[in-house]
Amino acid sequence: MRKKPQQKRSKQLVASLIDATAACIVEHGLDGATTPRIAEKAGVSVGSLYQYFDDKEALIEALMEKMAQDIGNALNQLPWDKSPSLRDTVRSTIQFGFALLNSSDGLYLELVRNWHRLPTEIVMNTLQQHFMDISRVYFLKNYHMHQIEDLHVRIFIIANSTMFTMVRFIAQESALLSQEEITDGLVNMVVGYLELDSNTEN
Amino acid sequence: MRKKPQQKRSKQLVASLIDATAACIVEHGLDGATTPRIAEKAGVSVGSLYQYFDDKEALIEALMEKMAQDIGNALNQLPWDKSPSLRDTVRSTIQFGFALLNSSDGLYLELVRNWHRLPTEIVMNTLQQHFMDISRVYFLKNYHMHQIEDLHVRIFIIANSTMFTMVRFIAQESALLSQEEITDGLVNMVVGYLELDSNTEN
Amino acid sequence: MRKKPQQKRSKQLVASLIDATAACIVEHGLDGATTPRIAEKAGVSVGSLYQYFDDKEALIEALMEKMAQDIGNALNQLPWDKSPSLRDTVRSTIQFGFALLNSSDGLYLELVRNWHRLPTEIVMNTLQQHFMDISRVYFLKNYHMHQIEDLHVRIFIIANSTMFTMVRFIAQESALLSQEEITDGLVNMVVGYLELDSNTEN
Amino acid sequence: MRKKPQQKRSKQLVASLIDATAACIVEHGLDGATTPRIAEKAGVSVGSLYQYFDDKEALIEALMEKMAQDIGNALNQLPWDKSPSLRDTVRSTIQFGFALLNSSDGLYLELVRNWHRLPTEIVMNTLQQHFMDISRVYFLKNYHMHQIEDLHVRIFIIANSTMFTMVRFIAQESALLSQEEITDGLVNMVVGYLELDSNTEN
DNA sequence: AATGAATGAGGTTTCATTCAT
DNA sequence: CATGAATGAAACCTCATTCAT
Repeated sequence: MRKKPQQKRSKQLVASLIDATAACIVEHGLDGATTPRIAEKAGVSVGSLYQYFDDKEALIEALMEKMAQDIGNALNQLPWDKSPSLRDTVRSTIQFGFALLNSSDGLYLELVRNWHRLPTEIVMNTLQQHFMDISRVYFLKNYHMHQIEDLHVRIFIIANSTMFTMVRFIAQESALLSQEEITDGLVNMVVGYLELDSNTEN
Repeated sequence: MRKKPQQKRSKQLVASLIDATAACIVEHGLDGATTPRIAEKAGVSVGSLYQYFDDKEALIEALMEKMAQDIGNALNQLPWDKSPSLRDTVRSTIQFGFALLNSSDGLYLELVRNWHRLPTEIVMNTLQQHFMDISRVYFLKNYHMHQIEDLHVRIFIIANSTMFTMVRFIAQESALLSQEEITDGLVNMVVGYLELDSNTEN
Repeated sequence: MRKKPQQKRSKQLVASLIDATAACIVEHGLDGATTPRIAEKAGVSVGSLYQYFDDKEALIEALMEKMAQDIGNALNQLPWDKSPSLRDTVRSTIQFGFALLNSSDGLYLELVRNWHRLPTEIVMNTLQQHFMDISRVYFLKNYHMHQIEDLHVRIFIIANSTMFTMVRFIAQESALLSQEEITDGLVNMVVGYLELDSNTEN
Repeated sequence: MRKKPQQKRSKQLVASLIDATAACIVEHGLDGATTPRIAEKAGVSVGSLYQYFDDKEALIEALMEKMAQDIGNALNQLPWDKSPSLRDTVRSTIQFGFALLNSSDGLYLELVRNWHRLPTEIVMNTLQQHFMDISRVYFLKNYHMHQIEDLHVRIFIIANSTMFTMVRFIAQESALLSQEEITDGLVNMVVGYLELDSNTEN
């Protein structure tokens, strides 16, 4: 960020620029989110945009950071404490994922679709860290297992598998598959995989 | 496609344009594959390109079609007939996937990364159809199950999960995960999921 | 140059773009020679400019090369062969320099003024090489000296001294000095310096 | 200048803005010395800059004036009074010039490089006046010549010749010429020229 | 007086597409 | 049919200057 916002107004502008970026992505897609459009949507001139962000890239990064925070917050709101079954936990998480992808007029959907062109490490780290944490707690509490050896591998696989499968499902629009079916399928797959004893199979 | 090439020369031209497209994507990335560059690489003028393809889009579509065919062919070369275990079959398929993604100097990797910006239905359908077929045969032969009710759901989930997990793995480059670990993990997950009795769990 | 001009028309365009650059520099100064203006003056679109030149920089470089050639040609037209005195040779060269700087509506003047922001090596090399050659010939013929030890130093000093003094004279516009006075002074200085025996003084 | 600073604080501000300008030129080059950067470096707001200077131009002018003063002062510090030989005087002056150009982290070098884009009359006048003065004194004292007719021409030529030759030497960086060689050459040329009897040659 | 957020014209560059030859 | 020169809208970004606070 080129200039640290020192006045209230500045902070608002920074926020509104990030929001405008999100809005443009929703409205015109990632490639259609051009600096002139973003500035216009935020109600300022292009120059102002560049007072607060070095780059278009920096703007996008800020959006990703905001996303990571929002997602982190939302995840923490979920009722993990009630210690439900693994199955239920996984199901709620997936449902949460679907809700997220369908929220904000498809903003998250478009962002995940363009995953590799975006600085997504921040978000991915947030997600993986979160899943690592609840997984560890879960296994400790319920199975008295202190550690699943390859937990990081499983989390990586599960996070990516579910995320992109959901995105692909939403994107394809055909009526051949229902969201319920996908959810059930993912739950089954994930639970099955997580409950595998890591020593049984090679 | 503006005109169906009916003469030998035309077909060669079309093919070489598609190849040039692939080469440009490999060399400069999807965004760097511009029409002038493609034409140059194919050794023809831009004008000629537009004689055979309405659009850049049409050109890309043709490339995707060719890819679908190539992948289909490659898949059919794999030795499904020897009826190995499910686990072995899945493992070979995933290894095949990794090989594919790493082949052609990263062409497939770049394409999968940009999945949603490309007309990928053709490829995805090919893949899903293929997996459907071998799965059906497999289950029939080995488990005497005539049909797994939700096979299409499972295939959809598995295909997307494995594909994008592999891509994400290749893309991230960190040494925290090895390709073997990912392969093993995916195999475990997929086999576990496929062997689930569809009536057991909801 | 991005594309080698293969047709007659292209070569003309390249030439006219270089000319337009010169014209813009004359009209608006080096900083005012913008790509839109150049394209417009050449009667083409900006796009065309970039078909033939990678960069604005490349365009400027082409102009400098043309200058170097023109100057080289002009220098070769001068009647060196008549073996006049050193003084006369120097005087004609300086007069030639003044003529050059005042020609083309001040193009050369503006270019020399912006010397350090331009890729002037080409031009400078041309000039220095030329002066080296005629100096060597001159001293050989007239003084039977095979080599003045520090000739390259002398040429460097003389070339820069005369060139920038002339430019500064033209630029300052005051009536306190006449071009004749400057010419005489430069001639005296240069001849005196060239005729110095390199071993006399340290 | 919009307003003459009559209070201490104002004078300090003006001075610090000028210093900041110099610092920015050193750090980012003449083109990189933007008004926001200058204001920031001076620790004030852009608005304040424009309270004390009408223009960026005015700011630069002020810098040039300060430079002229500084150079004048420095020149006056030099030990002209010890009446050494002309050769030694010239040599020290040129060495002084090199020292100046290499001082202040290259500030003077950058300014001389951009000579014609800057309001340099003030500086040039200072220099010429200075050289005129010491030359007159010198010739009077040593040669009992009351006046060299064309002294102003000689000074003009010498000042410009040496200054730009030195700058060009520093700028070119090639190892073909050493600073000593250039210094010796310039000394020889200048001394030779100054000692010329103005009536001998035409 | 001082601030610094805001401006916006204008700069360089790209690229899918057309059309005269 | 083939060519490739030409287009031009539109992208990103900069910076001297103003003006409401």
